[in-house]
Amino acid sequence: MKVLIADDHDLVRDALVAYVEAAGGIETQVAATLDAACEVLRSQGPFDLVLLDFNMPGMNGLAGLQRVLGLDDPPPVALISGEASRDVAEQALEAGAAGFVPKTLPAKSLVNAIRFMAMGEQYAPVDFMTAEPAPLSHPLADKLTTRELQVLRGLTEGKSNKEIARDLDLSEPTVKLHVKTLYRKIDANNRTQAALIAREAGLF
Amino acid sequence: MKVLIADDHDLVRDALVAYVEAAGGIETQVAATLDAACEVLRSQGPFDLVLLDFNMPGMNGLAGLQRVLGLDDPPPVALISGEASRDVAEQALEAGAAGFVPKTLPAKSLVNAIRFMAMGEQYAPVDFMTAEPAPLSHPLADKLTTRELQVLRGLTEGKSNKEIARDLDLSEPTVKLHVKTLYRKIDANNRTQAALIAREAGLF
DNA sequence: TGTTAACCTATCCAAAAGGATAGATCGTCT
DNA sequence: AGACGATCTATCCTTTTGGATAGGTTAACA
Repeated sequence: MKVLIADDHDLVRDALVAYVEAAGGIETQVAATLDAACEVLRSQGPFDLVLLDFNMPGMNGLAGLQRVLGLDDPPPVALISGEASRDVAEQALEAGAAGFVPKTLPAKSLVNAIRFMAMGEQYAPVDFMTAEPAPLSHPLADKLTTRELQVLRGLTEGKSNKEIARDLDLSEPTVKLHVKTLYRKIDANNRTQAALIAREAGLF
Repeated sequence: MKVLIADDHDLVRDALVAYVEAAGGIETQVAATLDAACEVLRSQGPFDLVLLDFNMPGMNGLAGLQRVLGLDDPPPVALISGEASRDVAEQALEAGAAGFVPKTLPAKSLVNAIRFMAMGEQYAPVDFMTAEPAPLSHPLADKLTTRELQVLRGLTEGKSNKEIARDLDLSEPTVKLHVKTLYRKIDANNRTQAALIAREAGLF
C-alpha cells in the first residue's frame, strides 16, 4: 500500500512516516505543501491514499481538498488536523474526503484508519463526530456584552422580559434596553428572530 | 479472524455468512437469538468480533448489548440493524459498542468494517451519523391542521401576525386565532416558544 | 339530514413588546 | 483628568400579542 502524507511540520511528518511504515508496513511518500503534494501525486502516483494537513501552505481551507479531488483519477483524500472543528470535518466529508483524522487520534488507530480508507471507505472518529458541535467562539457572541448574552439566553428560552429581569435580578426597563440593543447587533426585528438566530448560531 | 453473527432472520444471516466468508476470508459462527449467541461465545470463543441484530429475540433494545459487554473478557460487539435510528446508534456506541452497522450498508463495506472493528476501532457509517436526526412524522405536525401549520411556519420565520396574514391572504384576527389555538396544541406560551418548539421538532 | 371539524371574520381588553430619550454609576484606557 | 464603554434605571408612547367571546361558511360523515 502506498500513502502520501502532506504536512508542513517536519517533526510531525517524520514521526507519522516512521510509525506508519514500521507499525503498518505501509509505503509512504511525503510533501510539505499542497503544491508539492500535487507534484508528487503526478510524478510518483498512483497512491492508495493521501493525507492532507488542514493547515498547510496552499490548503486555503477546503479549497485545497477540492483541488486534489479535482485531479484526474484522484486517490482517496483524507484531511488531518489538530484544531479543525467537527463542522469542518463534516464539510470535508460532504465534499468527498475519504476521511477526517484529528491529531489527537492514537497512532495505532491512524494505521487502522489508513487501511480502512484505502479500501474506499469513509472514516471519521466516532467520538469526534458524536461530540457536540464545538462551542466555537461565535462571531455573534463576540459582538455582545456579557449582559446582552445573558438576556439573549433568556430569549432563547422563550421568556418574557419580566421573567428575564427576575432571573438576572434587574429591572424590566433595563432588560428591554439590552433586548433592543442586541437586536441591532445581531440584526433581529423581534424576540423570536433573535432566539432563532442565536439557536442557529449554536449559542446555548 | 473469527466473527459471530447473531440474527434471527435466517435468510439475512446465511447471506451475510456466505458473503463475509467468501469475500472476506473470515471465519464465522452464527446464532439466532441472544441466548444462543452467548452460549456460542462461551463454548466456541474467543471471537474477534460479534455482530448482534438490534431486533432479535432476547435483545430488548440496548439491554442485550450490555449483557454481552458484561461477560468475562468480552469481545468487540457491534450492533446491526435495519430500522434503528441514529439516536440508537449513538447510545450503543456510547455504551461501548464496537460499532453500528445499518443494513443499508454495502456488503463490501461490511467486510471492511468488520476488519476495522476487529482491530479494536469504533465504527459507524459517516453518512449515517452525519445525517439529520430523521424527519420522523412528528406527533406535533399531526395535531395541527394545515392552516395552523402554515401559521406556525410563519412564526418560525419570526414574522408578525400582520405579515403572516398578508402572506396567507387572511385577516389578522384569523391569524391570531390560529396562533392561539396552536399554542394550546403544542404547549407553548408565546410565539418565541412556539417557534423554538417547531424548530426543535425538526419542522420546516 | 343533522353533526362536526376546519376554517374564516370580528370586537373588546389587558399585557407585553418595541422604540425613543434622558440620566447615572463604574471601570478602563489614554 | 477626561473619554469611553458597559451597566443600570426610568418615563413616555405606539404597536403587537395574547386571550376571551361570538358568529359565520363549507365540506365531510354518520
